Amino acid sequence: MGRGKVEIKRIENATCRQATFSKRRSGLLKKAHELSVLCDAQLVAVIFSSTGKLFHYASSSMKEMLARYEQYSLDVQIGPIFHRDLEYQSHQAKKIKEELYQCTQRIRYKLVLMAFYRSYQFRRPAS
Amino acid sequence: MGRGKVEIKRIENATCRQATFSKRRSGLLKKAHELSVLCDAQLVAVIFSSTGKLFHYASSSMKEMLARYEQYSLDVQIGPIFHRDLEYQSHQAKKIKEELYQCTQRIRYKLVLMAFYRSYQFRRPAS
DNA sequence: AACTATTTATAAGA
DNA sequence: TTCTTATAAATAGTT
Repeated sequence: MGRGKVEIKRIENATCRQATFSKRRSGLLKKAHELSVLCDAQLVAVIFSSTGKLFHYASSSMKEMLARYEQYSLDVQIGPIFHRDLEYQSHQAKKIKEELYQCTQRIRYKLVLMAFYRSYQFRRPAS
Repeated sequence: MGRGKVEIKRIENATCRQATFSKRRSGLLKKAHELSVLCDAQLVAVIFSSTGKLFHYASSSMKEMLARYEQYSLDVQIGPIFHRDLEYQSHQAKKIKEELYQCTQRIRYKLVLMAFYRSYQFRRPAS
C-alpha cells in the first residue's frame, strides 16, 4: 500500500527489510488492538524480529486470563478427570478421542500464549 | 477503511460485529503472513472470537517450535487417556467431554507458559 | 457473498 | 528514525 505494489517474498535489502518490519509491525499490532476492541475478541500476537527482538499485543481479557491461570499447574487441572472411576462404551470413547484431538489443536497455540507471557514477565519483572 | 470512519470501540450490533470480525480477522491473518515473509520474522497470532472460536496464524519457524512442545504436551498430558482400557456409558462420556473441554480451556495458558520459558531461554541464554 | 466509496496503511523518497 | 505523499489495500456500509 504505497508507491508501488509489493510482491510477498523476503526483502533482500537489509535496510529496506528493517524499515518495512518497523512499519508493518506497528500496523499489525494496531490492527490487533482494533479487532479486539471492535469485536470483543480475545487475541494475542507475538512477533520475533529476525534479530530476535520481541514485540507483542494481548487483549486485556487475554492478559487477565494469563495472569489468572498462571498459578495453576497442569497436573492439578487435568488430574481429577483421569482419576475418575468411570465406565465407558467404546464408540463414545472414539468420540472423546476426536474431541481430544480438537483440544490438542488448540493446546498448540496455548503454548505460544504461554511463551509470550513468560517472556513478557522475564523482560519486565516489575510490571 | 470504508464508507465511513469507525471509532475504535465495541460494536454493539451483533450482526455488524460478526461481519466486521470476519473481515478484519482475515485481514489480520493475511498481514501476519506478509510480515513474516517480507521481513523474515517469526510470529504467531491467536484469535478467539467472543463465542470462543479459534483462529490463528503461525510462521513456519514458529510452527516448528510449537511442534516440539506439542509433542511433549500431547504425549505426556493427553496420551494416557488413549491408553486406558475402558468401557463407556453415554451420559458419563458426555460429562467427561464437557469436563475435558473446560479443562483444556483452563490449562492451555499454563502449557504455553511452560513452553515459552524454555524457548525463550533457548533463544536468549545470555540476556 | 459482492460491490464500491472511502479510509487507512504503507512504499518510496527525502 | 521521522515526515511526506502517491498509491495500493483494507474495509464500512449497503445490497
